[in-house]
Amino acid sequence: MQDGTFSPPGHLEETDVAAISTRGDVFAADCPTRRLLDRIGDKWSVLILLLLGGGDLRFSELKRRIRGVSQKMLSQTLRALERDGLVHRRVEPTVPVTVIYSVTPLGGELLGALRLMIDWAETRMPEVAAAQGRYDQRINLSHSAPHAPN
Amino acid sequence: MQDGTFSPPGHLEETDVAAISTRGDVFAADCPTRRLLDRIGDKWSVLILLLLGGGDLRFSELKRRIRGVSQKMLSQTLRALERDGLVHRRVEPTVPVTVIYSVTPLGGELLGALRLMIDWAETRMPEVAAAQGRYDQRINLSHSAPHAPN
DNA sequence: CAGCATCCATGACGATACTG
DNA sequence: CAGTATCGTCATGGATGCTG
Repeated sequence: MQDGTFSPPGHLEETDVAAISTRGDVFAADCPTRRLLDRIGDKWSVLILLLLGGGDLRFSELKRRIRGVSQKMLSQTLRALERDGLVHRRVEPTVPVTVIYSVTPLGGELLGALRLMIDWAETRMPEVAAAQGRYDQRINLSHSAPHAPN
Repeated sequence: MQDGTFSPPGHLEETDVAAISTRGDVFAADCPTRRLLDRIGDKWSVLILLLLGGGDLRFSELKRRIRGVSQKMLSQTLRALERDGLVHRRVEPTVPVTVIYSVTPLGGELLGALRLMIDWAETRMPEVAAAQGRYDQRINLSHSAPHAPN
């Protein structure tokens, strides 16, 4: 999702990485995992999917609800999601036009998987924050007392 | 995860977005979801977690298996994962040193959630690719025949 | 209302060189 | 072996202005 245009394939170096998980080849040849992350790993995709998961919304509604998103990024991200078949765009021929965005069945599937990750984030981020605190503490200590702890 | 240093809090605009999913507030105040995505949405974190999920590995092993990663990014990403408490770093005092990376219990939890998403990617990415093809087709058609379809 | 086009700042990432 | 430091590049994404 670069600025404006779409990248056809994108570069991807060979990651050998065979037989990682309990199943067969996890990303093997062209690594679908990386492809997916390139898509939904951006700043707004998951937020939009999540929001649309709660019901269809219009462009301006989305813009209002996801405060902080520029309409450039909203538009751009929606287009990418539409292109990927995760979000459907329906144009109501009113005047001025009304555009309704909804999650496709395919997008709904992904959303289901994402929600597990999101739930984990909700419950476990405090522990992550705590771990960060401990880490930074250790770093600071080892920096302020490099040789003699006096 | 910027270049070298760590960002303390990072800017985040208020996303109102209350009561999206079936549960309570999904990202509300400081949006743990975005925090998580900022962490694992990068180019290598998930790959590393996945790889370590298959067993503990040394730095050079990781570097070998994830072909395409620079040792700067590998080191940087591992440090971020360690700081977040998702990966553990154990130093074997041999000579020269041996460093073993492993997934922590917390990281293992996340990995479980991630695998669902990864499995979805593995099985559904072909459909995403197909959707992309259809979309691009539509675009090209509407560009080459703007007014009169002859 | 629902966008697209353009400009520009930041920062993610890769390449390279050096270290305990 | 397992890193750190520095530099350059290019993409991500915000701000602004215009359109059907």
